[in-house]
Amino acid sequence: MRDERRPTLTDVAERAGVSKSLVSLVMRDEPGAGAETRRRVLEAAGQLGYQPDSRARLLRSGRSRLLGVVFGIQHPFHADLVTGLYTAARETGYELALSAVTADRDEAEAIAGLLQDRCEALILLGPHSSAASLARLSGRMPVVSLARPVRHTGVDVVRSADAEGSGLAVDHLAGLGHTAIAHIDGGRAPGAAERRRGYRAAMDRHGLTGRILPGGLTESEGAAAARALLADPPTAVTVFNDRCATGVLDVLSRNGIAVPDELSMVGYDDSSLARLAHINLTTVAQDVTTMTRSALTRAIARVQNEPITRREIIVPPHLVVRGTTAPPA
Amino acid sequence: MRDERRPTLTDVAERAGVSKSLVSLVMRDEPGAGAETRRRVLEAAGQLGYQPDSRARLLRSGRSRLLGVVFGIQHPFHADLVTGLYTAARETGYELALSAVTADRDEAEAIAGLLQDRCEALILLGPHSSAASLARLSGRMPVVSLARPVRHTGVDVVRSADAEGSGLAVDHLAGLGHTAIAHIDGGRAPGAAERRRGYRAAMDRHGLTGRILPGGLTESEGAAAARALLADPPTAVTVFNDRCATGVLDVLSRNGIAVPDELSMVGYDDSSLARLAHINLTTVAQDVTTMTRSALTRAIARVQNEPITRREIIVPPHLVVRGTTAPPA
DNA sequence: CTGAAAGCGCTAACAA
DNA sequence: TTGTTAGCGCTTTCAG
Repeated sequence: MRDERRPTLTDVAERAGVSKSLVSLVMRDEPGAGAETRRRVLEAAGQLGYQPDSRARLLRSGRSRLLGVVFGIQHPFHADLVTGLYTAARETGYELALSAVTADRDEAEAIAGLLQDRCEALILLGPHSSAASLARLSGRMPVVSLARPVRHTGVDVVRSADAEGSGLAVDHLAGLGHTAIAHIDGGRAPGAAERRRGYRAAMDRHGLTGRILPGGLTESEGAAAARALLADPPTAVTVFNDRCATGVLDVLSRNGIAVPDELSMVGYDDSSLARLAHINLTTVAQDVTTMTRSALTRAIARVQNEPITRREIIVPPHLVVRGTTAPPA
Repeated sequence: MRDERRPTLTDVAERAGVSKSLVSLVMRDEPGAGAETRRRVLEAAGQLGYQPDSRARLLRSGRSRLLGVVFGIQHPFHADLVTGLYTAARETGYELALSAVTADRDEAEAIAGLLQDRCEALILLGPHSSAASLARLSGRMPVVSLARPVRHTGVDVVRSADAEGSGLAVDHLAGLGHTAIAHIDGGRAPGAAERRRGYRAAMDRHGLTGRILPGGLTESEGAAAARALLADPPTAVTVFNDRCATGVLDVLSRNGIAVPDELSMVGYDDSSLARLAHINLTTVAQDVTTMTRSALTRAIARVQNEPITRREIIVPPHLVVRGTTAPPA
């Protein structure tokens, strides 16, 4: 039963008693077919369970209408971004082709897979490739870097105003009365430099002395930083991202340091992690909806050769106050 | 510069001074071309930066050599499975097409996308669709359910021996001297029923009285269960999965209950979460490598119409002892 | 070992 | 409004 050939456009045409072109038009919802014909075609297609073959369709039309997305399968924030991209892709006429970076599959490999699928543009989530190789890639097709700045005029960038985001966190804590505010940074991770810079600037603005501890983007790096913090704890800390903050939280609670009573903490990303009731992390939210919509719009604009003015789209973040911040004791 | 047409097989043939068929053979590493010809073709292809168009190739050959994978983008364990699948797919001659289930994109939609791509088989990670709709699907193409049992003869299943896995956890705890061992379950999640059954059986075997608390597969469900536990804590607990266990851990440490000194805990999955230094969770490891390799092998076997004896492949789990279990105080 | 020719399923010109 | 025709880039017979 499984080996019956799939119905083709020709089958539908025969059954409906019309030509292939008519069927083609109807299936694509293009004008140029009479109401009665349209009905007959759809009926025939329905009876046969016809589904157009995208490969043939795209081969003929010379385009794939496919947007490649490279993401890190272990990154919770990338999960949020992919979710947003799928939503944004609805009704655009473009499909997403996902390609994951895993422990065993690097970015180059993930990109290579998409190239073979003839994607028309690439959206890379927090890409790690060098600016040079991204530049080379952008010579072949439009490339949008999402959530990581890239210093090359050929590559579009959509990202949060990370410096500003860090500033929001510091402002919030300073507003609560904190003066000893540390920052656990993200090392060389995408966005980390910006967030560090924003932290420093905001501390200066408030006339406070900053203190930056090396962190990273994973829980264990956060835990390590937290242990370093225990010797001489500040009253508040801003952390590179939520995942790292989770590690910090864990070490603090194991060492009997109450959050927020003894120590306030602000994360970054507003990932699903932060929203969990038992974590309930005050955090800087990247506007995922706007970011993903912008990335998609930009990719499509490039594909369609529309004129573009600003290469970088910078989306303002906002603070989400939850349960991990309070005035100092 | 971006608008140069991509080189085609014909371009390569012209440049190498041979016919299209030869180029085709050489590109596919098929026998039937002389060494010198082969060299010339590869040289020409290299110079032009030629990459075969998979659409055209597959259109012509009538097959897509594509295996569809449906996964939940918010599930850490699915991330591990996808990682394994990519690795297993190496050298098989098949490619993976990823389709994610998100908050805004359900399983049916994810599957529909893959159908249009003409995947030859589907691998569904912990699918939520009804047995009936999976059965219908399996009438069209081979379907492998990974990490969830499906009661239908048309659907292949690859999963852990979950009952046995729960047993391992209980045996370990009982071996340490625990007698008050509770289980926080996974409700209706894939595998939960099996794990519950295994827990009960093992408790019986040890002559112990069981206690099952409703949990779930997320951190917050774990946290809720943990709060229920606080009133009358056992000395040990086995938890449906690592993610849920993380939530439990968090509530315990916030309430000053030391793990493992006052309470031992065993998770399930050995997800990357469990391996984090600050969590360091004793857990039941599903053999991801074997599971993903089996799922892939099975899917390919079905595609190639090989005879198959056992519809279900059940992979034994094993215990990974880390830092959250110790003898009772 | 090599080449010529047919055609996968579809879309886009064009003609009717 | 409808049908006809010619390929998209590739693989696959089948001759040479």
